[in-house]
Amino acid sequence: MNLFSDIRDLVISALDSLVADGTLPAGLDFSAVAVEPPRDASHGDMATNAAMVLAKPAGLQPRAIADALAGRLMADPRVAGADVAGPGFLNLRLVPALWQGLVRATLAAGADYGRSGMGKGLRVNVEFVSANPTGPMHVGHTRGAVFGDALARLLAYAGWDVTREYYINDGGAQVDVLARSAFERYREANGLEPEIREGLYPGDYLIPVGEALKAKYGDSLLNQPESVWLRDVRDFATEMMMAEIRNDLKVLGVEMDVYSSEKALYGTGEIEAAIATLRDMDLIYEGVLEPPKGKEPEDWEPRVQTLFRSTAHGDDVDRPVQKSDGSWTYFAPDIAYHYNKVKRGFDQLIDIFGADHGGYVKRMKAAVSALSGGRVPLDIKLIQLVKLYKNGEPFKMSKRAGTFVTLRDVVEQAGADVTRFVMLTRKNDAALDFDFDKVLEQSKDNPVFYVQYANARINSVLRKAREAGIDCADATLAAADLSRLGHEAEIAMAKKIAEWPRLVEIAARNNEPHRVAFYLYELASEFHGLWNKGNDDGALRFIQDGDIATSQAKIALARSVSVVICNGLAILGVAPVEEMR
RNA sequence: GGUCCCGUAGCUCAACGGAUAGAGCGUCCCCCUCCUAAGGGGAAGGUUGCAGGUUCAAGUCCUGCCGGGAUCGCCA
Repeated sequence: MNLFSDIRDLVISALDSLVADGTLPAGLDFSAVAVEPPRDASHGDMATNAAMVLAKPAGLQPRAIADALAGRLMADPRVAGADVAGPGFLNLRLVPALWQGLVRATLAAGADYGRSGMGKGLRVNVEFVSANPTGPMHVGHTRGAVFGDALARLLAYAGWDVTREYYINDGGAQVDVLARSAFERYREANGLEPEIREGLYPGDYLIPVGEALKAKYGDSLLNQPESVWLRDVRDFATEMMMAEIRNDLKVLGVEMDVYSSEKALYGTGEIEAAIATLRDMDLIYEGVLEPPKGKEPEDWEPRVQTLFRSTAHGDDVDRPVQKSDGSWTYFAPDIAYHYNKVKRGFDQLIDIFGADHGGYVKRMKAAVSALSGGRVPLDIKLIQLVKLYKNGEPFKMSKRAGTFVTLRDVVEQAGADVTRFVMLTRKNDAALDFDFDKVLEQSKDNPVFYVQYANARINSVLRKAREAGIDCADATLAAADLSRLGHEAEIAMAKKIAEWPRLVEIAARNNEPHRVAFYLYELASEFHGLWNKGNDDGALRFIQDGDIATSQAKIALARSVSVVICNGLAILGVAPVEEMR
């Protein structure tokens, strides 16, 4: 049930009838006609821009269209008033029964209230995290993981067929470095002094890997040359790191559908095939790149490289796919991997990158555009940095000083639910401050608490009501006499609830799950306000002594707020609480 | 220098191209014999970095500047 789309349908059919009787010319495009909540409540319940949008193409004054439209809309029993205002807005007032009915519908739909079919079952692949398997996940990865997972949940709720995917970067030089670093820890486990040379990973987290290597190989690798052990140690260490990462994701409440391996692309011919496909399109050539303008590197030398003509698909310069020794650059397997996703039949691709990979966006889009013939859109969301604070003081991360903050650290201190919610209280492309003390604060400037507190209050009402012998089952509440919800503040609450399905669609259309978090804050604010009005006006208290029917109507309203909070939190991957402790 | 992101109240940030740009914090004033005051109401606070353009309508889209960040051929 989406009241806004219902009323938009009504507006469109009214416009159709105006076309039918010749008031409006035929052939108008109604796609820009919108029905939305007005900024100011005094403007009514819903507003439509129809008259302004259609004035020019129809060759009529906005006023004339609005007046005619108002006449048609007034004939509908749901519409109580239709006034032209401002430059041509048509402000609609709707009958109270509509909002009361919405409460009933919310309770009846429960977890499905707000679910949308706008995705039409299209298959979308959301690739996120994709952290290198060379160490534990840190705070930056955490934000990307939370964002990607929430986006996946949002899109699924809005009717897409979603696949969550992790691309394991296990094919490049960095996993060789991992192997050499782990080998030193293996020597350490055998009682030798490790030599953590410059360029190796110094972290303690490799000590258990060294011990596990010893358990498997004893001392048999100690005096062997790298050529003998590199491959095995690399695979072993990578597997252990991935196990760690999978566990970190689990702790955070993130589950992937597919793990794809870069390494697995090598030797299968997939990379060669992808490049060959591009070559057939005349998008691969041998050439020399111009040096970057203005900032020429010291060691710049013109050299012939194998280049992808990404400029043919919107990039600024062509990009190399092969190193001078003939091996692939990191870009080549990425092309093959995205080609693989296209060939698996996805209708849309979404990549979630750290903001430091922003320079990679155009070439990746160019590759997907070329390899899918422009059929598959790729949206890339960049995740900005997380700045850590403790007591308002910046908390510097440093591997050397041992203050490297991992995902595990954050979740252990703040909890998965708080971490997830806070990570979604900023747009993805804005930097995020994460203060270990503030996120646990129980006050209204902490949005997690504020929303949870609203839900706890609602459940408190339900407990009290049940103690008083009032039946609070959803089915009973939905059958209550909701016409008793007549107060302005109660109707305002219902209107906020009515915005939820619309909000889901807006958030999904823009791939912006943070909108859900902000909406929940607004919803909670409306509820806290209503709660406090009960202090001033006893008629607004949810439980009315001696009047079960009225109590049930008011409790139905409160319960429907809780339904929406729970549905919203589910999209964020946060568990609602029923009682504050 | 090229590219991308950001610039909105003193601070931290919202606003699918819609009306008088909204919240929280901070400042000031109010509200608990009553379901959790862990909350609520009100006041003050703005040339949405600057200048043009498109549009019935621009914080939002386009162009050019200014400021901050990221990034820039064999690292992923």
